[in-house]
Amino acid sequence: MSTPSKTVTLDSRQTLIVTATNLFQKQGYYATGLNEILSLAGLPKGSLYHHFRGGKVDLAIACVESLAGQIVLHLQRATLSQQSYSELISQLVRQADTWLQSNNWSCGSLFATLSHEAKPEDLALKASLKDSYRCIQEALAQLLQEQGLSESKAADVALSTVFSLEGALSLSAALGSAGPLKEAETLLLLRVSESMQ
Amino acid sequence: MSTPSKTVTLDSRQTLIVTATNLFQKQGYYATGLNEILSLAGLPKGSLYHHFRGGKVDLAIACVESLAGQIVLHLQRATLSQQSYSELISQLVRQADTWLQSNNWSCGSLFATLSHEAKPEDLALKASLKDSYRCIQEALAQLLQEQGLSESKAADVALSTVFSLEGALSLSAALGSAGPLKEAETLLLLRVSESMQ
DNA sequence: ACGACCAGACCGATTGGTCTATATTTGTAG
DNA sequence: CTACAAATATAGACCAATCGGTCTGGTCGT
Repeated sequence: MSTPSKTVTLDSRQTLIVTATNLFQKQGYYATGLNEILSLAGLPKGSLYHHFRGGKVDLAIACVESLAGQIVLHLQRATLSQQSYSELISQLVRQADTWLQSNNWSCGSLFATLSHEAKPEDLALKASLKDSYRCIQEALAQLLQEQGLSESKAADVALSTVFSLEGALSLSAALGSAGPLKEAETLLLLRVSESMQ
Repeated sequence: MSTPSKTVTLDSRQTLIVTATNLFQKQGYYATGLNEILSLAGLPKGSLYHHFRGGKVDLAIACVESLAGQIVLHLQRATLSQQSYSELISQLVRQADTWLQSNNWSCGSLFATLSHEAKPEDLALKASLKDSYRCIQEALAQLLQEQGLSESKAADVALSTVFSLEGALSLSAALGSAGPLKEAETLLLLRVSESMQ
């Protein structure tokens, strides 16, 4: 339909991004070797360096941008469909919960992982992470403004949302319990209700 | 005084822990090679494997336990000196802020970094991280109970505190701004005031 | 002389990355 | 439609560098 019937297999560039993202989330950046990614993706090394001139770092940046794009799109759709902030948070927490559970609590946020592992000289990677966080925060702020919050309050709550969920996700994985995620939900609902009063 | 005057230099085991902790916080676990740690510590490889039979992972575990011990001690002293929760949070945020700033926003929480990089089969490391988080949460809960919160509410607020600060620290580093940390402060003050009403 | 500790040469394995060769697709002129 | 060149993409052998880790001596204090 949408694809003009090229081959049965997915675009190999996309395959690399997906498998790399999964591995990075489960083991981190440096713990994941190129060979591991390639064998899992069923592709040779030549393909990787064809699609990603800069090698591993380029691939990581593509992963970040891809994921950020998906999240922003999700938030924009939620805004358009007038989904309430509380619903959104509950939904995200639920999704994160089942995701962690079905992966034996052995995975984490791609952004957080790469942020922690990026060396000071990895400027491009750091820039793309910063940008991703900024875009996500902005999309969230938009949704909050749509619900009556002032621009500055929306920005604050959006920021709180991002770091709370990141932190809760990380801690839930480390503790092997959904506790932190659930706590983050109540924390954020309290925060937004106070901002809307 | 406390040390029975052996040599002028610090205990080499402690030196290894300190330098490794610093490097792990700045670059992560896998990005930090043993040679980097050793050359910075001014010690040969023999010393490392004398003090840490299990090699790199053992060293990382020692770093985690050492840092966790310091934090718990700090919290216990705060409890004994009847420091208020709000004061404590403000102080921690201020400390984290200056620490990040003086390191060009290029460092993160040791616990978060190792949590993200630990492979599923690194059981001992994961266990020590889990334990550290648990101990810190308990120490915080104790402080909160001392200020009138019920046991269950204290546990909840303590948990919120841990993941919020972790998340805010991570995001502040990534964005190169103290914004997330400041937001975490107001978020947590709101949370605790609601719990004490 | 005996453990505790320092010192570093050495090792196999693995890393990210390069390079050349081969398919496969695409664009275009006859 | 065919022919053929250019671009795109697959394929994997190969490489220097680095990894964590082992091993053997030596040097202390007691």
